[in-house]
Amino acid sequence: MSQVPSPGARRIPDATIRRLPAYLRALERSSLSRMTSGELGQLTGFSSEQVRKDLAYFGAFGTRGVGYEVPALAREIRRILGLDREVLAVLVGAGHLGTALLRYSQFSSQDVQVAAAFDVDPRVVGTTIGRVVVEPLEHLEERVQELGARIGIVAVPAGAANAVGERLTRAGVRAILNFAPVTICQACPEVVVHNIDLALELQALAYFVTVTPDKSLAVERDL
Amino acid sequence: MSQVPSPGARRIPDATIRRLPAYLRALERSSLSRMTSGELGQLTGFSSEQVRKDLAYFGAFGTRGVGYEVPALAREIRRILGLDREVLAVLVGAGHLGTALLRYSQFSSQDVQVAAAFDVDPRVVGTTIGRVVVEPLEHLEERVQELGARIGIVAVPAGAANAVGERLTRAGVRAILNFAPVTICQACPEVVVHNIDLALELQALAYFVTVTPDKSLAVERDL
DNA sequence: CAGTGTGAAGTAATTCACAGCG
DNA sequence: CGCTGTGAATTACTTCACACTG
Repeated sequence: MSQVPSPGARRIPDATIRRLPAYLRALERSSLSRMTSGELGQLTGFSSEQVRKDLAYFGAFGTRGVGYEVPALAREIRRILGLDREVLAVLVGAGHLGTALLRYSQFSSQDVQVAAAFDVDPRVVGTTIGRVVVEPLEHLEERVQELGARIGIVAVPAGAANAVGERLTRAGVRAILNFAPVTICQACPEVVVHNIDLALELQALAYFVTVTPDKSLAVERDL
Repeated sequence: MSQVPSPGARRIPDATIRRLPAYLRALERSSLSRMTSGELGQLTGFSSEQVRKDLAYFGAFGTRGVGYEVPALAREIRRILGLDREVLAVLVGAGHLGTALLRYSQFSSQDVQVAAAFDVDPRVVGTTIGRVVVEPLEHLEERVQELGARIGIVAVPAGAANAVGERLTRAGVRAILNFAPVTICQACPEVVVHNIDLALELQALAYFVTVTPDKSLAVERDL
């Protein structure tokens, strides 16, 4: 549903792309020099076949009978995800959630750097949160272009989210992580939007606590 | 993958459950008294057939040729999700992220109430964040049982997350929303774990900004 | 006759099963 | 021999197409 079925290159399942960062993290944390698909699956919660199939979409990185070289595979995954180049993001909305994201060191890693933050509130503009100084919202377009930022993070109230999404898109952002509880950029086919909707997530969990009164085999699921 | 294939009741796709809260929100926000599946789909970003099929798993709530009664359908969905009863959650970890979640009013709605919060840091224990007073971590089991809380929210550092997850599970929680960047409760089949991993989400977006240099039709996707 | 409800068809993702290779 | 890589089988999910009904 996501990529053009361009001839030549096989289309990569979306689900595969979402698992790659988990594999990468497990590899980076490991002190082993080699790992089998079974071990990598164990660490990430996926089956060994799943791991092998995901990786096989991009090439043959393993050694039969042995497994995968940890540093080499990590490098490959970083390349596949585009993390071998610098990837810059900007965050809009330095409220409670935006502030928490900026302070969460894991979030702005060396892989994807949150390089600027914006807010409308003059009381937070100018303050330093994490590694960035909050700038006024008017600077958004100028700074996105200046930085060459390709990812936008929307952490503004619902009413402002769509306008912010469209401004980010027009400024050149190609992907948006949206925390606002509304659909944004419905009319922007050139940008990929992933939504993280915390309230919806909680409500979905309510279903599982009511519907699972017996010992039915419950399951771990991501995102 | 989620429910026991119990005879009689058709198994509900997991994807359906995750869309129901979005439908519910759209219905609750609307001032219309009736809505068609097309309108509801427009508001939530899904197709009309998808909406109809999702709802049809649980019964025939619409009127042919007309659509759905908004308040009645909202009530049905709330019942399906188990939101017609009080659903209580507890949050563990009142750091930056936990604090942001507690202050985010949408997160603790009348539907799912975050009724208690815990932390190890004596400096935050006793402070009021949002509507709750932060309690010492030792109170966790006692308070979960006392409240009858069935959902746990894990917002502690990676190193502490698995232990917290297991304590929540042993205390009686049936579902966990995990924000820690680690796999938790692998050995707890009786609890449903949903993971929200902010860093992985950003890394996955990196793929879409590199792989979409042409005007391939990009797509909005949830969670 | 407009829009629901639903089998059937189609598509996507996962799991199986095993050949192939180091 | 063990583990990878991969077609084939299976399962899950979505879209189509249309009968049905208020």
